[in-house]
Amino acid sequence: MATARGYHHGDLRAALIRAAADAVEAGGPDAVSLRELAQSLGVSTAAPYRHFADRTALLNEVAALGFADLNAAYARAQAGAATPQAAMRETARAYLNLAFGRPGLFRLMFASDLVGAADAPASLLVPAGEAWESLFRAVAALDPAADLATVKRRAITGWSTLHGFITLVQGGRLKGFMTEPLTEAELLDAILDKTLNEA
Amino acid sequence: MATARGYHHGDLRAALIRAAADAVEAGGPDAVSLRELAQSLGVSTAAPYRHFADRTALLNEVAALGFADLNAAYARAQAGAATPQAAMRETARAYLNLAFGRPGLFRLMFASDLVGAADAPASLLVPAGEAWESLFRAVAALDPAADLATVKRRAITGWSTLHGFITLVQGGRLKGFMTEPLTEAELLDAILDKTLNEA
DNA sequence: GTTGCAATGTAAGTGTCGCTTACATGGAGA
DNA sequence: TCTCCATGTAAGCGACACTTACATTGCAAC
Repeated sequence: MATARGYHHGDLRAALIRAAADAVEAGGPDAVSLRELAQSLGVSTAAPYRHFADRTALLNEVAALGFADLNAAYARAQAGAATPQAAMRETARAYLNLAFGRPGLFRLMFASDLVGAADAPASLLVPAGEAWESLFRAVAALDPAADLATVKRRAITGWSTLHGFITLVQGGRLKGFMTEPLTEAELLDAILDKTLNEA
Repeated sequence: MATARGYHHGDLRAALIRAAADAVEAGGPDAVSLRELAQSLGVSTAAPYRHFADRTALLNEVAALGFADLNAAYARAQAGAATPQAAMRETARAYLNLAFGRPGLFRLMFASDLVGAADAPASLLVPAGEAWESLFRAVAALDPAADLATVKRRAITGWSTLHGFITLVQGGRLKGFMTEPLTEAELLDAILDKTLNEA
């Protein structure tokens, strides 16, 4: 991989994914331009289409890598926890870390239509589904006696609270409301407590 | 207004806002093309720029009308309720009605960057701020003894849960998870109960 | 009424975008 | 060594947001 760049690039596919991930992080999903990526990598504007059917296919790949990262973080969180409660808390923190640590990637994964698209490829749906199942298992472990519907309700409600908070904060909706007597960290703790204490 | 369309349109500005609102509802914020709107209204592609500085300015106007509608619905909900609990419940339902009844508009108002933008105009920020304050008042009325930070925390947490649930459902993230032993209606009730019962 | 002007329209053009088509190159296997 | 095919390029299409220079017209002052 990566020759001194003659006619052939060497590993254009991987380079495109890397560059696209950088662009997503810098300016969100809409900031990814195939022409721009191609130019920055020193290839023609048509070259990316040898590796990806269209812009969406490239973004799908970036999002899939994001879900792979998230799943790995979930696994670490749950493996290193002493109790189901600690595992749940660390799982939620992993989600928050991704959201606030790599907001561009998070938006691509959760705020775009990629996963919800009717023609979403398995390479994206599978890791996205694994993330949900991992979260579900963490909730189920909190209360082994709970039936399926209860666990689902708890998982969906908790996920909704976390996700909604992230979305509102990143959309700038809470500016000026979290400052005075209430910090973001306090809110996060309150939300985590609430998510945990409902079991 | 609205002559038989000679050289001048009559009320192009209002027609553009209406057409843009329809387009937003049909395909989301990204589906609005100024060229397309202009063509459908029978004017040149440059005409819209006599009334809106750019595409974002037009979308801001549509979103502002959406917030005006939401505020009116909030006011109705709170005026017609016998107790603070009922008022809160109806307020939340008004939010849900907008989200699921007019999802395209909802996405424009809450999932786009318009309100969060650094250069968002007052014509948008004012009604958006009113919506938040209306929600805040409804939460505060549930428990007059609660201090400011507590009310804020409850309002933000409850809003987050509602908003996150809507976002996840509309993003297709819960497909196949809400079907079997758990319907969407049950979940909504559970979420409303949870939002109410924390006071 | 006539006239002047500002509001509101148009035609044409710029630069960017995603994507396609036809052709060029060269590395890997027979 | 030769050939094939993956991978690259050049050129172009249509759509997009937006700009500029010019055309039309309703309205208000006279």
